[in-house]
Amino acid sequence: MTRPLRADSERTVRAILDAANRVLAADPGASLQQIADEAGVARTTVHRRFANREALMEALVQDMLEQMESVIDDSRPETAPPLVALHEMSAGYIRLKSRWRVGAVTEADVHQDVVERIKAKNRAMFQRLADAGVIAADTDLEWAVRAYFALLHEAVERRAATGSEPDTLAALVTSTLVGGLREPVSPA
Amino acid sequence: MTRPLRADSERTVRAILDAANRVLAADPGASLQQIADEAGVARTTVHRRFANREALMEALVQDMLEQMESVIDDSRPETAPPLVALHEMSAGYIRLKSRWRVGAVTEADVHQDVVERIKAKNRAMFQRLADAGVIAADTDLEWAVRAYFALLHEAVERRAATGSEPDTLAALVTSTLVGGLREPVSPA
DNA sequence: CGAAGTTGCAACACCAATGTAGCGACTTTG
DNA sequence: CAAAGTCGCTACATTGGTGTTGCAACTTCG
Repeated sequence: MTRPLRADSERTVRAILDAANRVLAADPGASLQQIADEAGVARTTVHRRFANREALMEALVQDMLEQMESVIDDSRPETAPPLVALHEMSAGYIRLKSRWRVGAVTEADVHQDVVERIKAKNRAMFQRLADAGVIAADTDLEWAVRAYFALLHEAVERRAATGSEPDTLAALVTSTLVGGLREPVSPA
Repeated sequence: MTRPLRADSERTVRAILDAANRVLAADPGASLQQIADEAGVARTTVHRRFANREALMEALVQDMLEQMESVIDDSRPETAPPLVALHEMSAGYIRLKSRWRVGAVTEADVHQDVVERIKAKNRAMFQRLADAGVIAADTDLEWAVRAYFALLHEAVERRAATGSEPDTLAALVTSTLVGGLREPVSPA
């Protein structure tokens, strides 16, 4: 719609979004000043790029959602064996360090389009898992997706705390989700 | 330590804490005004009872932790069969509608004592589950507890959305946690 | 009943965060 | 190289939340 940003602007915007992601994850009420500091940028520059705090938030959510979507696509959920795709997807999410919960973004937002796409893709992934017999055929897909993200979220926290490898944590999540705690953790 | 509160004061304090719990669950950055409104009380009264916002927070956390602890104790984790206790505990937590995740309160706080007790009790519960062979013997207890609360949290959200019975949701959580999605949901 | 304590209300001071504006210096782009 | 655009910085206006005080009306409790 608008013409592309100049190179330096684009760097700045990226720096701000990344900083905001980090800072707001730690404290959702953090000030724009804190975000600007983390981004190595003057506070006024943040205001130049994003009219409101709200505008920044929207852009941030949009950005995170897009990153999530590309994680999904990169895991080749349509072609790879379901369990492999699930593992790839988990590792990707964990690397993202995102503390956002897609499942929680239920509210009708400006982001409906992306959210709907992501939800559909997630649902499809679990549908494939069900079809392949990896999970029970009568699994409640809505619950499956929510449980999946809940576990992923814990895995991200654990990564921050222990510094485990994304792949290890992905295996843990997958194992817990599919087989429960009854079975010992086994690699994909 | 101090002499007991007068009857009306006690009512007020309870009203404020309950209101704060509701309001802050929806928006952690809510103002004291919003909390006062929800409690049906003047804002100045909130300040009279709690010197700071911080003091209110502390009292709130303390209160929530105590409620959690009594949920645990009510589930008779030492005497009841482990799976039954787990189910009881889950239903109790869901009823509490607590959006606080104990696992997340890692920071060294004024509440260490209660937090430590709760953590120990949770750990003990899962240890019993392991000893009874309900979950794998080599289960990482820390992970088990975190996964458990993550699923509980989702169950609470689901309750808000669908209005399911606490017992149904508890069964779902227990089943998912122990048996994973591979097996169909089965009653305790 | 009466003293002690509590509440609502109005008024006020204060501060941190937000948002705006202008200017000189620097960077990108054609 | 030059025009257009961007950034850092300083200064300022505004606002919403926080915390305080005083007083009249009401509640509790001995």
